[in-house]
Amino acid sequence: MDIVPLIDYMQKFVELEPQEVEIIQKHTSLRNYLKGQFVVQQGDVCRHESFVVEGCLRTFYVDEKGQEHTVMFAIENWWTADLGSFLTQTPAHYNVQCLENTKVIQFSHTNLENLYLQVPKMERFFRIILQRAYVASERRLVRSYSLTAKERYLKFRQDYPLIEQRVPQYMIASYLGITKEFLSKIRNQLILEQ
Amino acid sequence: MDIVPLIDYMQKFVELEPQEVEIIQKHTSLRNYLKGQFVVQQGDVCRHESFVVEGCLRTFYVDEKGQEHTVMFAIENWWTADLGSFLTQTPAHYNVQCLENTKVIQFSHTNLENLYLQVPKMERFFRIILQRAYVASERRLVRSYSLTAKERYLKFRQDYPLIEQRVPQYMIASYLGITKEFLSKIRNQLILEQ
DNA sequence: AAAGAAGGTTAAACTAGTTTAATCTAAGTC
DNA sequence: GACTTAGATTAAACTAGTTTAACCTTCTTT
Repeated sequence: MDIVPLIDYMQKFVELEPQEVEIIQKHTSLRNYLKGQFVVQQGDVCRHESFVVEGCLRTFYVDEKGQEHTVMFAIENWWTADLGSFLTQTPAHYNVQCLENTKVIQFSHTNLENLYLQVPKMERFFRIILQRAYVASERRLVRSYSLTAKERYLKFRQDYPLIEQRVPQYMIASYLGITKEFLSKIRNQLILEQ
Repeated sequence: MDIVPLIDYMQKFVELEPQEVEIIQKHTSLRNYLKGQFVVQQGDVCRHESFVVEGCLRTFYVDEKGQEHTVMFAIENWWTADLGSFLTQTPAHYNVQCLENTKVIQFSHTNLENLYLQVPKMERFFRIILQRAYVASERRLVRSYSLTAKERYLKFRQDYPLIEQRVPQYMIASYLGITKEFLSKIRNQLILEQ
């Protein structure tokens, strides 16, 4: 059974009966992507919500001036999608690209809506997941206003040491809302300080 | 029945049976606050999630340097709380203060957990509400990085014309992540442009 | 009507972070 | 082993937004 990592993850939040696990399995699909491939492309409708089994992805947005803004990273046991696009099945604002070869478990929109009806516990599960996601997003917003770039970088390193190792610096810079040149300067300062 | 505004709002997302409405009523309480009063104070545990029936509130955070950062505003038909604090029943990072005399419908933490068990539709309801809140929060974050202060201000005016009328400018400035002086400058520019 | 509060404006000096552009490094690939 | 390509660094000139400080406006209170 290939959805074991997802079920293990879900069991942390809700208790699932064997028959529920079976229904969940019928409503998901597995997919492998190569490094560089896109799970979602800006302008297309986001067809799936993906649970990362293995690999690393980046969600980013290219603005009118052509600048890239990294919205989030996702590694093992994280969820990724352009949620706004997925929920309303309208064109995506964001791109989701694999930074490594990546294995995901996916829910299509109709399958997920169906699953909510057949396994009401899924409502509870996603309610809990979304609460956490919302709180995290709000905290990040507050930090973006109340901390300097250097403080945000230190916080990022502390919160996501595993991600820092796996992604290029210019993506971290755009996640922090600064240029790669300025991140480079900050890093240099930090080395000199010690 | 005093929870009519809440029920009307909920019916937009889920269909409620009369007996469910009754259970919901038993798990909520009504409360009136005067202008200036605090619904949540930084450092205290946030005991309630509040649905605004009438009035206007601001969620803000005072950082170590003593600076205020406005996290959100809430008016009629919005929800407010320090959700992170409410969910984990740990000290709040934020203050929620009434900017006008305000009437809310509140769920305590235990009542809400109870209600989830008695009326499973509540899970669905909050799942949907949280999806929207998360998407909105993510969009605001992207804007904070990709737009200039002036662009953010114009967007705010466009998105929340009702709020703009009701709250002082220095709070809008801190919501936009800029100083009141700079907002004043932007407003002056906008007048000159026309 | 005088006196505070609370909010808003203006302007000069300043700084955190950007822009531009050149150089460096390392890894793949022909 | 030379040649792209992708990423990282450095530094000088610049700018969006901050800081400080003084002043203005309006409403509330007495």
